[in-house]
Amino acid sequence: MSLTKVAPRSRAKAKEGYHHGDLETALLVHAKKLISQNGVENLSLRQVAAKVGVSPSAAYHHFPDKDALLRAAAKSAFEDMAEFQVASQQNFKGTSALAARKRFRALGISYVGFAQTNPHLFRLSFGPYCGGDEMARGESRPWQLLVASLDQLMAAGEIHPKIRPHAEVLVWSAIHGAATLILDELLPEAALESILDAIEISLKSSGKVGNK
Amino acid sequence: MSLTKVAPRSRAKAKEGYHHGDLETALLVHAKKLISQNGVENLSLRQVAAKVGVSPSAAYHHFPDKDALLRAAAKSAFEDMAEFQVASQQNFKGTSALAARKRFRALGISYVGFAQTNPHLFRLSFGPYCGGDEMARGESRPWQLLVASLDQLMAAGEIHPKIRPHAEVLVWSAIHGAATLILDELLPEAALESILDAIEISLKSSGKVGNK
DNA sequence: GAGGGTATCTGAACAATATTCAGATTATGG
DNA sequence: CCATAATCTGAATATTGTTCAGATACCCTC
Repeated sequence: MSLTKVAPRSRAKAKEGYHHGDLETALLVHAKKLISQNGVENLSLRQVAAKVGVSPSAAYHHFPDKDALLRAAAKSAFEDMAEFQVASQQNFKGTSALAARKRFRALGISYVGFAQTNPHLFRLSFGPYCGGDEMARGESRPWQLLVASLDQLMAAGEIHPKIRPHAEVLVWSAIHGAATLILDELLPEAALESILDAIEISLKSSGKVGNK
Repeated sequence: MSLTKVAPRSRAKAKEGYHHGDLETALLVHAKKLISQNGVENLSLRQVAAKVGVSPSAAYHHFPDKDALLRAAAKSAFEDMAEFQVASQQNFKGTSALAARKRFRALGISYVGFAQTNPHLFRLSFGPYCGGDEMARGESRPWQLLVASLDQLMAAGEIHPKIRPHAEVLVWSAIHGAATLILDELLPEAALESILDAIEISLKSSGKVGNK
């Protein structure tokens, strides 16, 4: 299932011959490539097989059906986003509160940036083909990145202790919602900055509001 | 395009005979019914036509292609959600700050509640078949409901004037993100309450946080 | 290093699908 | 009342997911 899996006999690069070498990852790579161009709803197994240069039925020796391939592609795309996010944070180092806040914002901006750069892959990662159990909360890279960033923000005194336990869900919800609504053209791209501001405010405040 | 469109010769109820009477809405209704059962990705035009009791090609006299039917269904489902939300607010009347806040929370809870009750329809409303221009921000019912609720909250003194302009995008993003992440089982259902609390805090505070 | 077993790939087949089109049927307007 | 337009049918086509028998290459054992 791993993308870096080594083919038997280490022939991962053999593109000629009856046996492909590493069809599983080749199918995944080309599936993602085609999806990022045309969207999941317009992807066919036969297209992927043709791109890889293999018979349509060959795929069934590596994935039980099309849905399994799509689920694997969704999981892979999810990790692509994590890489994209990691790269965006390299520019802001240090332990100061300002650096922590800049990294935090970069994390959110890169989340939405990935969605805008690869809309079809972003939509693939969530929705019907979302891994569910496998990439459950706590296990996924994006979630770990978020936890780490919030820990740094907390250490820098930018989060009120009382709401720290609820910080992850709030931030992820707001950023994810912004990303999808911007993709659907229901919100303008500029909305992201307002949302990030509001999140920072909410994180810093005490966590109690008027009587219910 | 309207759901309540009256058929020519007012024969909307005629189910017998060569002509159907109001095929367009019948297709929409049954499409939504099938989608809510099996999801968009498992819907076929022929299924819908069969349910309605009509030939597959008949649909092409009312929708240019399958995508057009799905887009119309998405738009219709979006308005279904608005109805669901309106119903949820009937229990909390009055102009007090407490009533306004209860209505506000009911609006968010019903948004997520609709997503959980009709996951397939909720996913249909957004994503690839989202109306885009037609149901652009400002025009859609859910957006209008949100604006109205925030106006009431503002009048009750529960929103700081400085962040009132950014309130809609923040709230919609956070609630929409929560709904989709809960659907994907990436967040627990209980996260919604934390998010609503955090939103209320953010709305009431002044809108400025430490130096950048 | 030779041979058998196994994993992998092909090619043909099948049912279901979206879409088109000629023709049949009904409604509508003059 | 009749002609024209709107609506529906039925058949046809190309593409799809999936299965399966058979061909091919790899790997392990002897």
